[in-house]
Amino acid sequence: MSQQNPNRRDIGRKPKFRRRAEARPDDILDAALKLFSLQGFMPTRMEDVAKEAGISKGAIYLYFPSKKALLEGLIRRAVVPVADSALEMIAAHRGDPLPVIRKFLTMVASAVKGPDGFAVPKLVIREAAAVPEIARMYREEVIDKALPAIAGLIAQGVEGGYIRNVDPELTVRTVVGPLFMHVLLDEVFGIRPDEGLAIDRLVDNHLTILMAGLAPETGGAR
Amino acid sequence: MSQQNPNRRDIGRKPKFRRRAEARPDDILDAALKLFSLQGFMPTRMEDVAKEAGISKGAIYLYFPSKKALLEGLIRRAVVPVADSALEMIAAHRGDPLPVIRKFLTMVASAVKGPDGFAVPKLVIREAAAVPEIARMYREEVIDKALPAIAGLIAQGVEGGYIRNVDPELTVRTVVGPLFMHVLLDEVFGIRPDEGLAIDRLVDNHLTILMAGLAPETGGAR
Amino acid sequence: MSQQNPNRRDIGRKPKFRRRAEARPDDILDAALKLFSLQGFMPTRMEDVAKEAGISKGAIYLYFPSKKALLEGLIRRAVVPVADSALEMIAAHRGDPLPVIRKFLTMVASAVKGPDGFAVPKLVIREAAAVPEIARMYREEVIDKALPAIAGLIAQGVEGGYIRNVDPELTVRTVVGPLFMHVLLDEVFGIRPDEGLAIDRLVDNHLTILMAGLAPETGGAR
Amino acid sequence: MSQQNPNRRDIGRKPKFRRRAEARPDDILDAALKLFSLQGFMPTRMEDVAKEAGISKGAIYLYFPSKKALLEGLIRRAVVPVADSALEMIAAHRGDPLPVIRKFLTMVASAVKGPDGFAVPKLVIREAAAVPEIARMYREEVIDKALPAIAGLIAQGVEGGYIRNVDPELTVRTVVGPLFMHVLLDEVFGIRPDEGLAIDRLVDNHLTILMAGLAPETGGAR
DNA sequence: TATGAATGAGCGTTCATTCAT
DNA sequence: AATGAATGAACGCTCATTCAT
Repeated sequence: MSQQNPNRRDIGRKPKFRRRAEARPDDILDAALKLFSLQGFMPTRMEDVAKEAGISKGAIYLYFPSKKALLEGLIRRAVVPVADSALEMIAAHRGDPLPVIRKFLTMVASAVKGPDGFAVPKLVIREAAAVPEIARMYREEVIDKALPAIAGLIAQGVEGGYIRNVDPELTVRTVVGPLFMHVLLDEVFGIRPDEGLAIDRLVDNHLTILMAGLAPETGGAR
Repeated sequence: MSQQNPNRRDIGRKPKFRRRAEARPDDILDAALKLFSLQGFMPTRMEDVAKEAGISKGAIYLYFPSKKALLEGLIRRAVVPVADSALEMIAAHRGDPLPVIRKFLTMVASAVKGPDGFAVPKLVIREAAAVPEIARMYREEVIDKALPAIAGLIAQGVEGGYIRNVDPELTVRTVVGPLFMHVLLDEVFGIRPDEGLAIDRLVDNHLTILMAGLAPETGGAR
Repeated sequence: MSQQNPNRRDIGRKPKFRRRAEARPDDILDAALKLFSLQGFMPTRMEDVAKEAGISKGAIYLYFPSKKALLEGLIRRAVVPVADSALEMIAAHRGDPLPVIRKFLTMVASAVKGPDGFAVPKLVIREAAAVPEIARMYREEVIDKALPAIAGLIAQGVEGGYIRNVDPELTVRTVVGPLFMHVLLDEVFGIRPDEGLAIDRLVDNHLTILMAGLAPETGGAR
Repeated sequence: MSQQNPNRRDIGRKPKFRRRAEARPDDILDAALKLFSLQGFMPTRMEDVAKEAGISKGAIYLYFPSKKALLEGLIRRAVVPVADSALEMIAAHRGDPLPVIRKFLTMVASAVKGPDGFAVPKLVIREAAAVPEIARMYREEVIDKALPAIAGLIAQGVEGGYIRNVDPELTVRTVVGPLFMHVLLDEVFGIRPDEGLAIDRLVDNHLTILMAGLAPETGGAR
């Protein structure tokens, strides 16, 4: 999570010095990400990707056996570090989970804000429904790890009296859903608040409600 | 070589298989919905739709001028009743909006529970990138009506002191996002709670948190 | 029914039949000219052209963006040399125009005599109604250059006293029409003089009448 | 030929008084002529013809077995009376043929001027190249009768010393070609003199040249 | 007779993938 | 390793023709 490569570009590349600068697969993925994000998966032609990557159509097939493999590679590349870093934090936690939830949502929000920092998840939101393999892969690599982690956190909080008596598995949807919907409205329908995407404000607003909503019923927490 | 291919159309006619005019546009839309939901818009061939509807390829074009029009017809059919009924309720309201929000979410939940209740929205999300008109249409017909209505409701509630001081436009995401995410997790990623889809329980759980979260500040939350 | 038709593209690839890049655009145009002349534009399938050219359907689109572009390419190829060479001769002229007219008709006649000499013009007439761009293109590139040139020549001759007082614009039809009709009768209706096409004799006979008909009035004709 | 119906509409119809006014085939041909003339044969759909004729698509097939038969019917209807009347005049002639030629061209010109009077020949000019049957039929019914008749006239004139020593069969092209080209330029390419179609002036101008050109070489004719 | 809903072969074009160089 | 010309299956849409009514 710390030294594990600040830019994700060089993951899984063996340093064999052949002719060129040696980052072909990643250049291709960069090009694919840009175009898939811009125009969607299906309308993007392999030739477009090749041109964007500055290589020939055929060269792509030296690294990726099919167009779908490109999308899968994209997700694999982006998904591994993200999931791990976030989940470590959650798994290590003890005590009142509300601050962690706050931290988690803030962390995700700041990831979303960065340029292309959230491009792949946004792509998944758009394309998962159309490309089942994507859905499966994203589910296995991200969702099946993240959701139970947060649910466990909430369950802990309920048991410890930090959180009102709610169903942890369902509450996860209340925790994450608003942020998810915010991004989806923007990505799919181009709908964003009047002042801009404003992810920070969205998270703030959501946290205000969430914290109050999750707080134990009686008086103050604990 | 001289008289080659004079009229490819006149050869080998097999006796046609005729049927009466009961394949109404609705039957075609049913077939289209089934296949689009199952395999997606682009991979579904017009001939598939025709076969599913029990008619010939050309017959579809008697009722719909293009494949895209089929998708649009699907949305229009699903969209009109939903939007109207829900929005009337909201528009007519005065006073504490929390009960209305509860009612709205319950209403949406029960609509989603029905067979194919979420098929069209999912289709819209799936295909929005590939067929932008679809996204625009759904946005104009549904989202641009529903979101402002709920936001207005919340704004009223804030002014009337029924609701904590929140940003109405952003709060809409907190209200609707969880339900939406619940359904999408199920439909796209195949993820549902251990006990089944349980939309009612999801709504209950969400409402518990939401009502507490939106209630005016009595003491100090957090 | 569940996994129906996931990817129709990946099944049953037979080893392709490859060929080197000698199928230049000209080969394609040759094939197209042959088939268009034989069967007409509309009844000729792109696949027919491809087969005739010894390449695949898709390869044609490497060189021509559409079927119409094929027809346009055909015309452009045939038209450029003809127009230029003939018109230069006319434009440079001063003095008695009758020898030039004689030369012009002889030149056109010899061009028409060659193999496929009239194929493109006939094609243009044939398809003008169905593909209006063709008519416009031929008009702009050939007719609108040639007719005014000859008309100007005649006008000059009238002014210089070399030619009887006739309307130049209409006289062009008398000059060119007979040759044109001769070829069209042959090509379209299969009608030719008993002794064969005999273009040279046609031109001779026509010139005899034309020269006498255009000569300035000495006594009283009629 | 006399009492046999002055307007060509009812040819070949048996007077069985069924439901309607009884001129269906001719109404259909009228509609077809209008549309074929306007947009060409191929782009005109059978349904267009039906609508124009005020009947249903299927009804056309009660009278004409195919689209091509429509075109053939059109030509057959128009061709028979025209050819006969013009050729009678020519066949009956003795003596100087130049006045007859003048009369013939004038007659054709006036036919061309009339509204739709020349629609079918114009259609043939456009479509003969694309629909071989049309070419054949028109050749047999019109051209093979007209050309030899005029050629015979010219041959007579040459023998009688009224006309310069020319090849009659080739001279026919000089006689008719200009008028033909005038119409073709207009029909196919939309090219007409600045003052309008001006057929009369075209014929006048052409006749001026033709008469002088055909006159015996020595002094004035006769 | 007449209708017009229905048919279905047909075709232009696209593009993921292959492979000779 | 790299190219890009070539392939060919696929699919949306048209329209002449048919036939149940």
